[in-house]
Amino acid sequence: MSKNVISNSVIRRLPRYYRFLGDLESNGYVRISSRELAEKMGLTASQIRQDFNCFGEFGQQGYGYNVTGLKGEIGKILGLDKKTPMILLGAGNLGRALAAHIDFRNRGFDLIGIFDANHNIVGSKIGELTVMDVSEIESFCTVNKPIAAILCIPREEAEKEAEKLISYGIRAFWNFTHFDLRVGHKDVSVENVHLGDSLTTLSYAVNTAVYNDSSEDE
Amino acid sequence: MSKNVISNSVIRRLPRYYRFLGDLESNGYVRISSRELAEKMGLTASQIRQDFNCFGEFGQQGYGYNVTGLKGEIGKILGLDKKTPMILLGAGNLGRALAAHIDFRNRGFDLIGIFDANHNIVGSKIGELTVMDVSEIESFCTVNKPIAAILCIPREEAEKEAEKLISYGIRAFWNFTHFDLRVGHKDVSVENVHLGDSLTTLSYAVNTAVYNDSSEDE
DNA sequence: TAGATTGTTAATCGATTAACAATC
DNA sequence: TAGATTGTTAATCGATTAACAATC
Repeated sequence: MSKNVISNSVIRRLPRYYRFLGDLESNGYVRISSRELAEKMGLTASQIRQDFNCFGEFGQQGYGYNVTGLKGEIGKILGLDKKTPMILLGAGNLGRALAAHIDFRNRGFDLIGIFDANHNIVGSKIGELTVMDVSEIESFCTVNKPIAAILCIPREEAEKEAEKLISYGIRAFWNFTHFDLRVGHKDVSVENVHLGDSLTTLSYAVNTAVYNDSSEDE
Repeated sequence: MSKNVISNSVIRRLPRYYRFLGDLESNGYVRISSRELAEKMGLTASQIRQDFNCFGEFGQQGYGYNVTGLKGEIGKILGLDKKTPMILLGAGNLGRALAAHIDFRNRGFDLIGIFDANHNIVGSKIGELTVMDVSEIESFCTVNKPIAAILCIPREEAEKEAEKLISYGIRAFWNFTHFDLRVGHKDVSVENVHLGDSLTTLSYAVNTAVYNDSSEDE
């Protein structure tokens, strides 16, 4: 299976496919055609078939796609059958909300440790986890070997902290700092989330749009 | 000023320009060339000049761009000189985190009301605001005329609630529901944020990447 | 078999990059 | 004036859409 390099545009659509296929599944759909899925998602059937064909042949002529089967294939492509161990740095408002709100295990991760520098927070419980002091990170990583980290720490500390974490073995960052994290290391992945930028885009839309495009996000 | 329709790709880059220009300003930069800015942002100078020229001529040949001036222009384009009144629905973990964490006034909004259905939460304080009961939304809107709403409510309620809010005058949604909100109304803007999709993308990267692209998000 | 729908190739469209004359 | 850098046009690249033969 799989053509060599998958474009970013395709990759960004995969989680959305996965989400829609899960919904279809819960609604009792057994099969779906690219045309029908396109309608539901606001895409074209061509695009959907092109996207899937980056990875293999998941459909059947004259029939379409098996919903559960396709969902499984896309899940595998996304690595959702793995549970990459992940830690959270920064248990402030946002960090706590993410820890409580995100379904890590269905996104390919397992949250195994939470750290904060604030002594008022250290020791408190978030779900099943107890917040640890930042000074414990290194030994924790040595023992538990987390591969991914969520950064919910102040902007100023982000870059320095990221470098440290890389030296402890972290290979993926989900970065909520107001800072575009760019790591030199070729084998380290970064997903920068800029909630502020997202809201700013909405400001543009609300101040401009008379005709708002009904199309999907980016 | 301004060519007719601005492409989505350009619009999504504007908040990032604004952010970088703010940083440059705080670091004492007075002028910057497209080449230098491109280097800092990981773009090409051509693209930057093309982007800006969608809106007008902000630079000066042989000199470059005045940092403060350019930041001001982009801020105006983004509507950051306005303070669109905004309400928040759902004061759970995520809602509270956003209320506390986001600098609304520097993003073109003003958070003026928070609502929840949970009686244990209603009446509690978040920053300067007291959480109100959802039943009060309509009268609140009649009096205070908010234009935008953040949705941090359960997925099932999102679509129904959005329709109601539109009838109360809401024209923009920042949607954190696990649901692609699509409203029929042409003059209503929606910014769907899917934190789960973002994390899923990181799962793909971490399970695939040996060579991770050092390029910027999307 | 006939109808449906895929996988895939070719055509189109849009976005990015390169180049350069204009001009500060 | 000479050097720098813009604004803008032209060239390239990539992504989306259309079309259709293959086949279930």
